[in-house]
Amino acid sequence: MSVRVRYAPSPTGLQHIGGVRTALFNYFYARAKGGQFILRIEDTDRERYNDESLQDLYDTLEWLGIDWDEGPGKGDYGPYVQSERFDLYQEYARKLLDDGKAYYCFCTAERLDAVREEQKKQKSKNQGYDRHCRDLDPAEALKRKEAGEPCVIRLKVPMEGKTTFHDEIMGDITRKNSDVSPDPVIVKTDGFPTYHLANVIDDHMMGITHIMRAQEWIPSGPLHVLLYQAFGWEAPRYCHLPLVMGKDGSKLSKRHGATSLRDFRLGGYLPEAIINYISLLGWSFDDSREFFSREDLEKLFTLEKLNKAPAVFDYRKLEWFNGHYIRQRDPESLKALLLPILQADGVVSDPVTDKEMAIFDGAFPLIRERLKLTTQVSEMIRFLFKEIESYTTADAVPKKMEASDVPGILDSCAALLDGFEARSDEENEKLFYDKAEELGIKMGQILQPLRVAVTGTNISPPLFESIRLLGAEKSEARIRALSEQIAKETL
RNA sequence: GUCUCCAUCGUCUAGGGGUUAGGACACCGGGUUUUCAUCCCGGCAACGGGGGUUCGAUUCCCCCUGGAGAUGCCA
Repeated sequence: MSVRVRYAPSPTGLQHIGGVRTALFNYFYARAKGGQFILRIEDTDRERYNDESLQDLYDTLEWLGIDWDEGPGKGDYGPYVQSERFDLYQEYARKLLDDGKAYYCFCTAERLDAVREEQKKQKSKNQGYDRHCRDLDPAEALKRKEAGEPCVIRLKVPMEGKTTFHDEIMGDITRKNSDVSPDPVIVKTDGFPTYHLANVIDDHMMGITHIMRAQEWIPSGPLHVLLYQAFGWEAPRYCHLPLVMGKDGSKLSKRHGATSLRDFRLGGYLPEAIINYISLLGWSFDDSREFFSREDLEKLFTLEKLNKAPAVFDYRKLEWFNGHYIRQRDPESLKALLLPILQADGVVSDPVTDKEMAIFDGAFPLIRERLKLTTQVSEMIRFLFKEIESYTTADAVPKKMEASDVPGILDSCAALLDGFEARSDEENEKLFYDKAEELGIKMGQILQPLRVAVTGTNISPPLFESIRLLGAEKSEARIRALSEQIAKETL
């Protein structure tokens, strides 16, 4: 039988690392096995649902290059949006009711709160619903419901015995039925199913063969198996993925830093870096390989190499991958990524002028090696397009020298700018080297103030190329300006 | 509290009854270099504890400890 897996997010927030990891693994597994990857929208929580989250889901999958074989608007098992399957859930809930495997519950939120409160106070071993309505006469309950009394439907979880399910990573997991959540709600007051019901019905109806989801779902595994049994269906295979944690060891969340894919996208990360890094969170290939393209993973992904232990998300390693993939990009595609950033930051105009484009083209090879995030481009080459707003003069003072030494160096260098562009880099280098010797200082000591003058900072792309791109005339003006400023300050 | 799961360098991980316990990030040195970065070389650094089983356990079993997750009319 062909593998059918799904990613079933609920559009109640932005797509985050954990969800995307689940999506990716399901997708890779489907591809590696020649099966189907299904996208299903679980929008049964009408209160938290919002359109932007749904749009964000589509944007994210598109950005990552993940397409689905079946999903909204595509495939034969639809609809793939749970809110459009409302009647189906009603039908199956009724079936459970008729079979005496579920019951109406009229308990109010207030009563439930009170029960919980009391259990907490008494440190009772039994937590959760007290099964108050479990033994209501079904005919009587139906009458109350039809009279309009608000109610939910709860599953009758067996009070004895135990339930086992097999997990591809963890092995068999067994739980006493008395430890399973006592009679969870399967249909809410508003008539919508809860996750448990909708999920089980859909996975069965859509012919899902493997459920790959995060380990936080392990506790509801037995519950779901009980539901399959109640319907007389065979449960799919389970595969619970290790959780993604933050630095402090708790489940990754906003307080650990960026977690939404939108943050990463806007923050200058490349999809190939994200995919590569995320795929190594709880999965490995062998003892040394670390670079994987999406295409590689579509071939190589296996359940066997999945890990059990949770993984801490390391922003620094992601950044390292990102730098690697920036350098890996072909020049034209990288430029196409960088230009809009420069425009958005007001470094170049929109549309870009020919002159700006020429400078950008010249600067490109210099910054390519230096970028870790695409968004760093503006800061890195702003000095080529905009005047320097202010100098931090201390940056211009080389080690073991005084600020008062600097204007002299700058002035004698300014003189060398004459004819700079006509000379080769080697010739210029020799010229500055000789000047340094003449002044009795090191090359570095001469170049540092110069660098600050021309680029505005002592960390910059290579100086001579920068001068060439900026133009010798402008460079000289900046050198003289800084010289004057320091001279004034050291008076 | 209860239930369940997990446990190799700081982090991601490989490995598995006998290994100098391997790789990567980070960090620290060194080289290339006009700064930074890239690149190259080198270094630091781990089997949580206690019992078994065994000729031999980091590896298998048990206990402890630690961590996490779940305990919702959220998924």
